[in-house]
Amino acid sequence: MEFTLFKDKVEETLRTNGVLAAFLRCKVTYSGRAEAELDWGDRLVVIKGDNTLLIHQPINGNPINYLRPGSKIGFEDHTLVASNMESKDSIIVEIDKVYDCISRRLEDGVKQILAGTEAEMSDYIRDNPKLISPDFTPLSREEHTKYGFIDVFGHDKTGTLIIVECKRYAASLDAVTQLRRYVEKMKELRGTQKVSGVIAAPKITPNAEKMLKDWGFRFCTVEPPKRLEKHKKNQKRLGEY
Amino acid sequence: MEFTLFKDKVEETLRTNGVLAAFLRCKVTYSGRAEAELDWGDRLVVIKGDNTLLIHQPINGNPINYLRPGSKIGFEDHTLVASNMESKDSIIVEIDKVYDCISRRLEDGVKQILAGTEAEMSDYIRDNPKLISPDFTPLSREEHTKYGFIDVFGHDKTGTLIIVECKRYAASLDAVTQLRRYVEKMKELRGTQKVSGVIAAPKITPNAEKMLKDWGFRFCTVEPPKRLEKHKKNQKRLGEY
DNA sequence: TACTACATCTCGCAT
DNA sequence: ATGCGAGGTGTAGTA
Repeated sequence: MEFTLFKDKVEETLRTNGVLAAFLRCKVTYSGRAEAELDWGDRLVVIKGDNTLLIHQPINGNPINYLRPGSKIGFEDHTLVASNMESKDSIIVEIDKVYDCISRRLEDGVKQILAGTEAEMSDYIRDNPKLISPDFTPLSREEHTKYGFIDVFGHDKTGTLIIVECKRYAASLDAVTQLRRYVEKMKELRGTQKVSGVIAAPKITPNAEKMLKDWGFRFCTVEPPKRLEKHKKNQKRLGEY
Repeated sequence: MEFTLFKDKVEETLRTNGVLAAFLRCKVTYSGRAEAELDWGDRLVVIKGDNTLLIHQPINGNPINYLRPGSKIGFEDHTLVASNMESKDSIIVEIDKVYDCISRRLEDGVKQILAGTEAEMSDYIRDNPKLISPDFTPLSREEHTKYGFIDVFGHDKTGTLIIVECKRYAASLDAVTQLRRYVEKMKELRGTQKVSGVIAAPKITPNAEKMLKDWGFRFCTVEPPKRLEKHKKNQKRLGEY
């Protein structure tokens, strides 16, 4: 494809807040939060309606280079120059060949509905407190305190405060240190030693479990709700096992 | 564009490990680690050479839906069905219209050269130990120990061990808890209390600073270096493997 | 393969 | 604006 035609398409896309996808042979230089250089090769370059810039290599899920929404995008001869004020970074795309290019205004204001998050997991625990212990009484969940964001908070029948940290996957060292921070802050705040910590997750890594025990915390096996509900059906549709 | 032509293009792309980008009006259902549904709208759908699937709305940098590399991708009537064994999730794209589509084999085996990472920051500190204290002697950096991954490790002239945790941006509570874990493990391992912790970062959040002081650690203002030129030279010196 | 920590993380929420 | 934590986080490196 002619470079001038490509340039026109890009400029029209920018004017109309459309979306453009192009296959280019190019060289990319990034500068900002870090510095990066990507030598000549074939890539998929995408400009989106909010002036997001994405540069994808032919493999891997993530863009090899990108600028956030709200970037300034323009040309300097055969070079695409883009920069973002807010994130203080910029990308230069030197263009050797334009293989192909499509551009269009896309109409889509739909938001995705998502289920099976950690928030739902803490809901689930609040509604099923026996998962933690027979006498666990939840008081709050998803609470932003000065001392941290506590997933589920409550007490048992002896009045011991209980802080529950949920993880959707294997709880790691990080999860345990996080819990510890909350427990210590709570002890400090309430002036009591009667605060106990619980990790609720489908599993826990060995190191994390050791650390958990060292600090007198407890692990509680809880499966996050709504996982893999439809996945198996879809696999069948593909005729695949 | 005719749906059958689109289908042919997708199948050819999959056969040849090419890259395909298409503008579709579609509805997307995700199932796996969570469950998600995205109602009808116009999107950019990308299939990459390693069978990565990306679905982009016209705005925002990240794909609204995706499957990791190595997915199985196929059709069932007017529906694109994709599933990934490894990550145990799947996507269904019901297709109403195909607006436009490009597909091509892209040649690109180039790796990006990146500078200004946390690893380089720890190099920088090792090479400029006075940034930490006048008598800091580094012994190792980026060391994987049983007790954690320590950015820079050394001692001062009194023999006190020093653990340095680097952050490229403002150090947060997480950074401090991480440091604390390393310091405590080191004390336990060496059977000494003479272990001191240092956060090296351009800045630190107020809460993190308070916690740092509570624990007798120290903050050290260090700007992350941007050393692309040096990195390039080093790569050359290494002779490119 | 599992575990750990970084990331040009991104994103949303609360202060 | 900043702080804080989740994320369908992804990715690299190591045991």
